[in-house]
Amino acid sequence: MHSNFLKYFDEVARQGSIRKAATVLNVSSTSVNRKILSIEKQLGVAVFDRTPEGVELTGIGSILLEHCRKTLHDYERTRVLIDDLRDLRTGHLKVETIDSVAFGILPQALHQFSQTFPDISISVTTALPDDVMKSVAEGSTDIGISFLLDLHPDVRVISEKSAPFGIIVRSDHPVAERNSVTIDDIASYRLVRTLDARGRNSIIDQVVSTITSPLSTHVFTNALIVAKQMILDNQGIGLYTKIGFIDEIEAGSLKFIPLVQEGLNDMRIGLLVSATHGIDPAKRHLCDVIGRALRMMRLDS
Amino acid sequence: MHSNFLKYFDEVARQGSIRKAATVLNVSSTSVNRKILSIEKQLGVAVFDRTPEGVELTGIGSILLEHCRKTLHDYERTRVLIDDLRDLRTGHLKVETIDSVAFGILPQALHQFSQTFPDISISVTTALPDDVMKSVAEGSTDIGISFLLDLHPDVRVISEKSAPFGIIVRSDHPVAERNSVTIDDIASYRLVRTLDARGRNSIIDQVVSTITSPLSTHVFTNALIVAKQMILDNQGIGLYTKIGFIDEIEAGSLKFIPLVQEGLNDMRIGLLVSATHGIDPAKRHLCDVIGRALRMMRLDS
DNA sequence: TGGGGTGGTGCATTTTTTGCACCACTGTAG
DNA sequence: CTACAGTGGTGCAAAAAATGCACCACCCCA
Repeated sequence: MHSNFLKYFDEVARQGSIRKAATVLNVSSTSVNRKILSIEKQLGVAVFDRTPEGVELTGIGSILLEHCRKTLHDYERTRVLIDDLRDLRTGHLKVETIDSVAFGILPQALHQFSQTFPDISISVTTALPDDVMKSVAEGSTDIGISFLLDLHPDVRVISEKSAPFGIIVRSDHPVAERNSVTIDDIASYRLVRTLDARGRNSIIDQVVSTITSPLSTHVFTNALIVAKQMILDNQGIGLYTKIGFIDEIEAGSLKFIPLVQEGLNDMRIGLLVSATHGIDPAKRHLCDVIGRALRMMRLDS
Repeated sequence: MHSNFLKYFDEVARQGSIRKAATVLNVSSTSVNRKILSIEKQLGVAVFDRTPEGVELTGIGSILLEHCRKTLHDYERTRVLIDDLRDLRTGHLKVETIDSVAFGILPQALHQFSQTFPDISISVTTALPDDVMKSVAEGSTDIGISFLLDLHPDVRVISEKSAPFGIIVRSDHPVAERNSVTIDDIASYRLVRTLDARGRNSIIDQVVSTITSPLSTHVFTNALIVAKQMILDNQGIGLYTKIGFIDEIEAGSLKFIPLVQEGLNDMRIGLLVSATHGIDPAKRHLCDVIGRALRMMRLDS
């Protein structure tokens, strides 16, 4: 697959001698020597200084070596991944997430994943932040996506992303043109909020217990998709992170305005796995894919 | 240098057809086809699904493709760097820095640089943050390292690093065991401070103009190395970022305790170049090397 | 049903790689 | 001063790999 020059070059640099390297590599020194000469001719510059005792890297040589080692190393990793995939291609993964993430980002990530592991089925359920944390901790869920509030000791955070809260409003709303708002600024507007089925408080109340102004809530719902419709219908404004509304914001129908409020603007979303259970290749890859999708987003403005 | 499989594979994936790719690559389809078959045999798994219209990547194929593209891209970059180096290998670079950076991190970075550009001489001078900024702006210095206080419009920040201020004390000092301190906590201890030769105020006074408690200074010096000796001699405690004391802290003779003080714990150190002057390969590389060394450091605890 | 598209293959040719034997050079031990 | 054991570099011939032509089997679509 890769030219054997990579290995040759690496070994010569390691040994400081063409002949010694050739011995280690089980080939004739002629072959190694000529490969190096050929590359030097190709580059138009020496990669080794010749000394009576052998060879030593030039400055340019070490740059090239860095590239070669990086390539070899990356190939090694890729190769292992492929080998694992070849053998291990069936199974099932459970993902539990806060509902906002289930829109936009997750479908895209799952699509990418299922191209690599077409025979691994995936289940996605939405839950409240604490419940996500709990089911990951007890091992009933493979991968969790949740706010990083109270970290459970049995949970490991694979990757995290800052996701400040802000106001979600229609583009023609009076506050849509502002760069930031405070809780006080929005006190006069009606709020659309999501609560879970059992009617417990939302994450916002957990963080901001003593709110300056009482917020008047107009619509309660247990599904983000309903909240979204309500906001689009001008039934009120939302108090969320940007992540569940990416599509509408990009399309221009909704706007996100950062909120200046201690505790809500340094919120973080994390990718969670059990600290006590192992990570097989498929799980690893799903984490990679979701993590990458998370990192790609701009959630702060 | 690299096997042509990389290009073949990349192009076939791009075109979705072996024959089309072969045309683009100016080789026979036989050759391309056989290379791919050979790799698939080597990996023991298909990288393309064959359809009546051509080929399309399998999951494993896209993983391999990612590796190949990464390799090709990195090679391209390496190649450009080498070509530049071959031609342009003499010259001089001026570096101006705040004194704390001149210890530990800079020597190491310069050593690495001079291995790549052995014939480029470097001068390093230390100066106050504002002076560094000024000489970079007016072009008399190629690369500056300084606190990011008042950004000059002609200065470009190549990379930056959070460097909060804290207390530097001997390991056996009373406050050495604390996790953090406030200005008030240290008001009773004598301070060792650095001032420039002309006796102007240090950076600390610029930021914290209204200090809660007047700090009693015991030793003034214009060289950080003197301050370091004074602290080691128990003549007082220091108020600095961690960066100039890395060696002693790792050796255990000094300790760094973060300071809780608005304006001083969100200080940032930046790598500065002129926004109006060009960046040649050597300068680029020196920036890379210093920037990498900067990022490697843990300055917050 | 035929024509144009696809990937795959047997065979001959060309190109590249490899290894042996040998050269030129250097530092060192006798 | 010489002999020797290292080093990298090279001419030549054998071995191996890559390439291209001509052709096959297959599929889709007019």
